[in-house]
Amino acid sequence: MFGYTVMRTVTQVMEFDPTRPKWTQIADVIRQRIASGEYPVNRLISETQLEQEFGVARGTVRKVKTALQEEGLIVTTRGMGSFVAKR
Amino acid sequence: MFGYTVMRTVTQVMEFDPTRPKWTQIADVIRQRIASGEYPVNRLISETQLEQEFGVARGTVRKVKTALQEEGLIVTTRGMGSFVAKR
DNA sequence: CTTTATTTGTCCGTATGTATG
DNA sequence: ACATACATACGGACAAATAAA
Repeated sequence: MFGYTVMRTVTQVMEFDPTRPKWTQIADVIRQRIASGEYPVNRLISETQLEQEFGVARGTVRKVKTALQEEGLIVTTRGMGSFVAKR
Repeated sequence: MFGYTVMRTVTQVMEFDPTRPKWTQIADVIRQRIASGEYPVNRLISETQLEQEFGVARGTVRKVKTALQEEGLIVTTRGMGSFVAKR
């Protein structure tokens, strides 16, 4: 008896490989999420969200986004955000 | 004679401690105002108002608000504003 | 119903300073 | 010297939600 429930808050933090730039590793993760369907078409990918999730600065996030834009994986509209592109 | 009245407009500007980020100092002020009751529950705290009062850019104000939101001190709704939360 | 104003959300570009590899 | 990365800060633009006229 005296059963109880422990609410454990696990903050999932990305493990970075110190031998490669963070922005390339984050880009890899996003690519994988798009490929797997975890991020469906038109899903919003916002800068602040990425900053918080990966615990990096804006400049780093923007590097990720620039790369994904050039690959055509995301489409960005000012005032709206960045979204997973249709393939 | 020839008495007259001078209307002197004194613009009260916050004095910032250059050794600490502006946004933390502004957040301190807001927290204090909420605690003291100067900002009662449901009082609107708008971004433009804070910009003008403290003479800072919007991004700085938004950082303050993000912090206060995470602390549960204010509740924000797009199109309406940020309000002092019920405790 | 339409228009306007207010307010927040998001993105863009830039800049300074610090620190590390 | 250079690239990466963080933190702070400014100012601007456009989009979307809400409320008021």
